[in-house]
Amino acid sequence: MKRKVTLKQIARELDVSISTVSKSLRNSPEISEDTRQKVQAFAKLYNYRPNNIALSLKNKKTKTIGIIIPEIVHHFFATVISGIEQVANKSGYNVIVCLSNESFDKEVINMDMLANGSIDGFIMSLSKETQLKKDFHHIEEAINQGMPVVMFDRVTNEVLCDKVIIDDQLAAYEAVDFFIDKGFKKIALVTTVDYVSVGKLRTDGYNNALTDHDMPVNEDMIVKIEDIENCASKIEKLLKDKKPDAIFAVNELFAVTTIKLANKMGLTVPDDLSVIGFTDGIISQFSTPSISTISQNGIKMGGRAAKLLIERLEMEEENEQYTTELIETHLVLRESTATL
Amino acid sequence: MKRKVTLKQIARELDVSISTVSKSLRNSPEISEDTRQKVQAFAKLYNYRPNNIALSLKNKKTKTIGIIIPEIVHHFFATVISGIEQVANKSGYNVIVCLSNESFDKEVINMDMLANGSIDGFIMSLSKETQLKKDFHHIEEAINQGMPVVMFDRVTNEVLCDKVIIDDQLAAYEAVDFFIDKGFKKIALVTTVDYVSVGKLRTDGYNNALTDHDMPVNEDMIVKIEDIENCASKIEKLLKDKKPDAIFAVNELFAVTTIKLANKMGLTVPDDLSVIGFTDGIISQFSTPSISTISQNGIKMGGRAAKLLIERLEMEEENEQYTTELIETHLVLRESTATL
DNA sequence: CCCCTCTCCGAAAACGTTTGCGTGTTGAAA
DNA sequence: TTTCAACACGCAAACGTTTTCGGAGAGGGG
Repeated sequence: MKRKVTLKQIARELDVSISTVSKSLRNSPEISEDTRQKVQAFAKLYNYRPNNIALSLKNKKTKTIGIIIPEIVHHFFATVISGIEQVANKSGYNVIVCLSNESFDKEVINMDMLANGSIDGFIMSLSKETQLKKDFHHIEEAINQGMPVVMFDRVTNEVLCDKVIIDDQLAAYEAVDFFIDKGFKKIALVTTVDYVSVGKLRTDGYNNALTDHDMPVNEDMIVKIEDIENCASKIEKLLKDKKPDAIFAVNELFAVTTIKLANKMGLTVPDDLSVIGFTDGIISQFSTPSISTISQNGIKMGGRAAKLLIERLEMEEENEQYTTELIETHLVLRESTATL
Repeated sequence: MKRKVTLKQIARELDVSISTVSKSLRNSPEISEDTRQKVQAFAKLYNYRPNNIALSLKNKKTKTIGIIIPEIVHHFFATVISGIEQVANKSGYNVIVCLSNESFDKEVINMDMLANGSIDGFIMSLSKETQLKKDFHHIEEAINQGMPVVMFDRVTNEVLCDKVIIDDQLAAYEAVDFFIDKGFKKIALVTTVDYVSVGKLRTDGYNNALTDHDMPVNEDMIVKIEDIENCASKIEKLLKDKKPDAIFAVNELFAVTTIKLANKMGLTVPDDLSVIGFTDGIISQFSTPSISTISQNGIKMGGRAAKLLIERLEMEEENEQYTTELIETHLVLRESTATL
């Protein structure tokens, strides 16, 4: 086993100083052609690579981005990571991924671990618990110490930083507007509890669309789900009691669950019930019927977030101006909506 | 913006030496109670945290694990990462994720980037291209330089290192055996091209199961898919020409695609055709009908891989003995298989 | 012969830690 | 009063880089 070779070893071997070796490898004109060749040949032979950690320490830059997300087994978050990784890699950055598992404490711990020099900046999406507690001191702290943060998807207004989001409210509005336009009358909503920021916004969009078209907003047509495991009864109740002809669900899982329950009750989608979901993931594409959905491009979202972060990292002077980028969404029509 | 505080700054502020500060914070008995208290109070006030990079350089340990996988948007890989992250975190390790996108070159580049001090060891799954080229020099090199590697799922016999896999062949065998046991006669296989190691093994399992039960292995009953985008015609041809009553697909995507195509041809699953897939992911769970599948627990797989790696990292003496762990699989029966 | 200018290279600091060892001060024992 | 241990602290090296500065030696012009 040949251990990694260092400048010092090369220097000793070739009987020159460390600085000479370093300069030779970086093609400094200070060094004679002769020495340079010799050093470079030797370095190549022994496959010398500068030690990243030493460079990080010296340059006070790690060329690494920390990502903190609630879950990685969600297709959407996976696509975001993929997007981040793509543009980060192009600029020579690596990504280090931490999962909060929707827990506030783990989010704090993870940020603490990474904030002490391991990374140059954060890209993150808030955990549910953090959104519930509205405690963002760990994020403020990071920013205060000069570590840039870019938030995406699940963001908060209480922290000043770059953000990448979709217009959740508008997207939901458009979905409901589509239903109304097609003549659906009893449009129900399956959404999250209100403290989940994106859920709340999508709920608002639903409400606004109805209101704008002078349709009543009936709380009985709205199901707010806290826990996906135990939501069946609520949704079944909605389907039985209210007999909606259209349902807007604020995520894939709610959409597919609703469809499965409807099937079990003898309803067929889309004949008896049309469904539009949110997030164009695996489920929407491959379930039967395939599900109409609001597509939010995670790759693009991650890419933009990475771009924002890297730009800020490589800026000369500090910029107190923060931007919020909107990623466009669009309605993808599939089999779960009746054409009427 | 208050920058991160260092030992040096505390030392200057308190008019003591750096070593005194360091020792105070680590509760060295060398330091008087008085000074210790003073330093610790000050450190707490200014929220001192040791710089990870400096520690890494000094200790020659980064407490970071590098993960290299072909894709992150595959549910299976996402679960593996999740599993790795869980046990890594428990031992104080972080994970840094790189995607090869099934490209040999990117796999090499990523390993190169990380191997120069950024991480303590690798956990990886081979890219398709790497498996095709059978070029593993980059992995050998890492191992030779004393950087432990643990491979999972897509592994190769040509590299000596710890591995975590499932018994692909046995699992496939059991699926086909199940079909045979239930009385199916025309059992087809939808698989990958042979250079994908797991695909090959599962194909072998299919063949063996048939042979062991004295059933003919008919090449016409086997479809090998190179590219998921353009596989429709092949599968349709199989369904039309051979009219199989059961199909074993070596992954989720093949299974769901087959079912969709069957539906389009007027066949209903499971009445006309039973299907068993591989990998218990989102698709299998949520598609309609839900798909019977061989479940391979990605969380557990990642956890074991992390455990193996960390154990090796924290071993005193080097151990040339490598282990290959088998993760058990089991057949999950759902709606896509007829009970007969 | 002297001085100046190149050319080429090495010493050292810096990044932030930890730690073995040396040293000065105190107090007590002899 | 001398001696010695114990205590409390600082120095410096080490991890692997990069880079500034200074210096030695050679060569040329006056």
